[in-house]
Amino acid sequence: MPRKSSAADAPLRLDNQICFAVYSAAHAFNRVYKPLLDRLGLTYPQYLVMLVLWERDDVPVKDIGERLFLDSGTLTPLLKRLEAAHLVKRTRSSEDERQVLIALTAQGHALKEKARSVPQSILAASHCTVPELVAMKDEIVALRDRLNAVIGE
Amino acid sequence: MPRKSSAADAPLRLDNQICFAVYSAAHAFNRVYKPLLDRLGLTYPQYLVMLVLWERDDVPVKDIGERLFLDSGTLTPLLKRLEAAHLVKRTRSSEDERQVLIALTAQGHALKEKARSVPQSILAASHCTVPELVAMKDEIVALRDRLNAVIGE
DNA sequence: GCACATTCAATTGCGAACAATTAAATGTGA
DNA sequence: TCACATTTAATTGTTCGCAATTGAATGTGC
Repeated sequence: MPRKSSAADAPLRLDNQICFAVYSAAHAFNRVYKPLLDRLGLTYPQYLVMLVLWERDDVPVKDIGERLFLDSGTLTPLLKRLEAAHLVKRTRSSEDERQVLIALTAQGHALKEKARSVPQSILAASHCTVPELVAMKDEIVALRDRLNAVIGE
Repeated sequence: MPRKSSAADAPLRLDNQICFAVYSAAHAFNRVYKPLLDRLGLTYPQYLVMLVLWERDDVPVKDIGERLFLDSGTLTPLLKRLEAAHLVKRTRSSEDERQVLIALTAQGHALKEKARSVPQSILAASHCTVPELVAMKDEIVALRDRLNAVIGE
């Protein structure tokens, strides 16, 4: 017996899922970023870590993780790759030997200048105005924060 | 010389990146889905594939890939895991031997009933109304489609 | 009919992402 | 002080996600 589409199935239809909209948009962003970041020698998650470090240097792994919602299982190998690329240095904190502090190298600082053109390219690809993007961003962040609040409960 | 924060750095600040909003929201969704999908024995990408198949059965891998924006490098092993879990069957098409058709097993069909409670739980976790979520979804899909259009150019 | 291009899935290799565990350093209470 | 909990990275194992390649099947232009 062939199942016919029913109103009861609407909640399970792919195109009704906001999670899939977000999931597929994240992948679309990644694909747009790829050629831009290739020129910097970075992957997208590595770019995010560099954004954090360009704001503030010499921070423990944990701080980066809290900022990006990532744990050491993701960050440790990623940071080792950035170190291998001579963009960061990893040193144990002398005050607290548990912490590993991540500092930019000269190359890491210098890369910031090459990265300045990236946001502009993304803006162009989005075909949106800045106020539109800011409004969307704020909505998405608000949703994300509500979801993260549910996880902790 | 300590770098001080400047207006010129605004485009590179993490909190100004819509891509990071989307990226981190996708991960937040994943974490909310995880306990719900664990009960179904599915990962989130596997759940997406099942959503596609619950809409229409007996489709080639390529169709699933176009629907989810995923390629065979991702789907082939994922579908093999779904087959190992007795949720789908993979058979070469007789009309076109290049295609592999994915069909739901009885268990695969049955899982749909257990999945019906998932969207309701996600809605609750979002603390949004349905119209709000629909509006956000439509905006995000529109942005995604514009980004994907740029890639193909 | 035959060389050639195209399509489709599978494979390989690398980089995330995360759960779960481990180990070392630090903090706390009796 | 000393047993115990907590914090912090690192590690291991599984699953995505994608680029690049392979190989088989199909389509095409002459």
